[in-house]
Amino acid sequence: MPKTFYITTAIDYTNSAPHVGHAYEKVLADVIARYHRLKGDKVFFLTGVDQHGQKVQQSAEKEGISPEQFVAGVTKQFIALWDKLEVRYDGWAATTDPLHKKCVQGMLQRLYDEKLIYKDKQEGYYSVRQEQFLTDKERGSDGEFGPEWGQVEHRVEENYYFKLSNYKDWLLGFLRSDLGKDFVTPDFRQTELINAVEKLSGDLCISRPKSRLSWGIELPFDRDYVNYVWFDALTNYISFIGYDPARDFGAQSDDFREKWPALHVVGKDIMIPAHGIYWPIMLHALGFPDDQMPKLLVHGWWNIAGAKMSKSLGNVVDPNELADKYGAEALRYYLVSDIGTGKDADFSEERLNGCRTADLANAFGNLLNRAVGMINRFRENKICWVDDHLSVVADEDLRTESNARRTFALDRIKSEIGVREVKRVAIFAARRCETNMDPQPLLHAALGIAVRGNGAVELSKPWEAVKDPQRDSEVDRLLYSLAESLRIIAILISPVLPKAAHGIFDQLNWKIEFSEKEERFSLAEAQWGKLPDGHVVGKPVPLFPRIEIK
RNA sequence: CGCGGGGUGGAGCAGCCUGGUAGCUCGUCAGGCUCAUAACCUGAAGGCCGCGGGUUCAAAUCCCGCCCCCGCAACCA
Repeated sequence: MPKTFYITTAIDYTNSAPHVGHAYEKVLADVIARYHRLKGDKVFFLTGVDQHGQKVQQSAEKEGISPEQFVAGVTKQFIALWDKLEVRYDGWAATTDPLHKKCVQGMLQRLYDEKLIYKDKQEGYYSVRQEQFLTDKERGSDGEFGPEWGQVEHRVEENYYFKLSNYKDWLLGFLRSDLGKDFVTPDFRQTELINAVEKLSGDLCISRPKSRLSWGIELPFDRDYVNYVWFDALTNYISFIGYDPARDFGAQSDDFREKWPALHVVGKDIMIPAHGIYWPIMLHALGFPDDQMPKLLVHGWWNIAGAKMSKSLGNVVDPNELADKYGAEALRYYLVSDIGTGKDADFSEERLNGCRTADLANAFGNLLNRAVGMINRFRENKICWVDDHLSVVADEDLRTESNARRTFALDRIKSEIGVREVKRVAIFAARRCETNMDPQPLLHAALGIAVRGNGAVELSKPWEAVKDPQRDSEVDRLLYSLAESLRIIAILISPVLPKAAHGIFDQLNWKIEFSEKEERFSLAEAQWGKLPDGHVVGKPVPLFPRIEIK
C-alpha cells in the first residue's frame, strides 16, 4: 500500500474572523500539499475549525444566540476564505462532528480505564471574570492580583487530570533519539522544546465542571464535566482519519495506517506546550510507537510594523480585502516568499504589491507575453525544435566577440535552464522537502529561469535576427527555449500559483485536456525538451495585468 | 538568574555549521533596447558584516567578553 503524505494545519478557533496569520498557515500547508501532488505523491490534507470552549460560549451569549449558531457563522467565513485562496483540502475537521466526539470520548475512557486520568481537588484564587485559577505568576509586583482579573475569590474545585508527568523522561529521550531528533522543524525550535520539557512539572488538567463550561465534549466517565481543550482540539488529527480508540495502534484500519503519521503545520505559539509536549505524550500513552510519532513544521508570525498582530491592538490584516485587491495568487505568493521558514516577518502591503509587480507581472507575466507574442508574430504561432544547438552556430559567427557571447548565452539557455535549474529543483526535492518544507527554492528557480530567458532575448535580438534568413535557426532556437522555459516555470510555480501556471499552459496551448486540473502539472516533466517540434501556441494575454492602486 | 531568535551597503534578507575575491531582491544613478504588461538588458555608486579582545598565513564565518532589539502572560497562526 503506497504511503499517503498526510499534512494538517492547526484548526482555527471559531471565536472571531480569520486574519492574515490564519491565511498564511493554510496557504503554506496547501503549497506543501500541492508540491507533493506535483511530485506524484498521494496526499491527504486536513484542516478545520476548533469550535468548543469558553470563549465561543461567551461570544454566543453576548450575541444572544446558541453556540451552534455562532460557530456555524464563523466557520462559514473560514471556509469561504480557503475557497477564495485556493486552499485545497481533503478533509475538514470540525470538532462538533459526532464522529470526532466519539473518538475523543473513547480516548478519554481508555486512558481513564488505564488509570492515567484521575480526579483531584484544586484550591486557590479564582478570577470570576477570566474564569481561571490564578497562580503566583499572576500576582503583580505588590503581591496582589491586578484589576485585570476583576473579582478574585478563594475557591475549591474538583477536576480531572491526565498523568502527563509520567512521560517526561520518555519525551526527553525521544527528542534526543534518532527517531525524534527531527521532530520539530526548524531545529532551533526543537532546542527550545527540549529546554521546555526539562522544566516540565505537574499533570494536565483536562476538564471543566459543566457549571462553568457547558459548550464542550462530555467526559464519558463523569457527565458533570466537559473536556477542556487539548484532548478535544489535538485529537482531530487522528479522529478525522479514522482512528479507533478501542483498538491498539497495530490494529488500526488500513485507512488510518496508510495516512499516519502526519506533518503538522502549526504556529510557534502552540508548539509549547500543546503540540510539542501534550500531543506526543497523548499519542505515546495511547500506545503509538516512537517511529509513528508525527512531525511538526513550526512557522513564525507576521508582525505589523514590528509589533504583534493582535485583536486587542486592532492591527489585524484582513486577507479577504487583500485577495480582492491584489488577487489571491499574489497574496499566496507574498505569504510564502517574503518570510523565512520558521521566522517572523513584517507584513507590508507595499511589499506585497511590490512582489506582485516585480516577480509576477514583470518576471513571469511579461516573459510569457513577449515570448508568446514573438512566436505569434515571427513564426505564425509555431515553435521549432532545433536539433543540434552547437553546430547551428557557424564558425564565422564565433569571430566577433558579440557573436561569441550570443552563442555562449544561447547555449546556456539550453544547458543551464534546461539542466541545471531542473537539477536544482531535484536537489530541493531531495533535501528541503524531506526536512520539511520551504517552497522558496521552487520560486527562486522559476525566477532564475525567467531572468535567463529575458537575458537571452536581449542578446539574441530576435526582432533583428528575424530579418536575416541566415539567422532563422537562431530565432527558432530562442523561441523554443523561451516556450520550454515557460513550460518549466509553470510547473515550478504551480504549487504556489496554480491559476497562473494554468494560464501559462493555456497560452502555450499545452495539455489543454487537463485544463483547470491539478494533474496538468508534474515535477517529472520539468525536464528540457518536452514540447514537440512544430507545436502551435496560443495568443498572448497579460497573466498579471498591472493594477492601479489609488 | 534563565531559554530561544536577531544585529551584514537606503529597506528587507542570504552567507556563518564545513574559515580564504561580501551575495540576493527592492531602491538610487547612468546608459542601451523596443518583441513585451512604462515591461526588458548592461554598467555604476553605496558596507571598517553591532562593539572589544583572541585563535589563524587568513575571520561576517571559530573562541571569549560586552552592548542593543524581539519572543518566552493573554486574545492569537
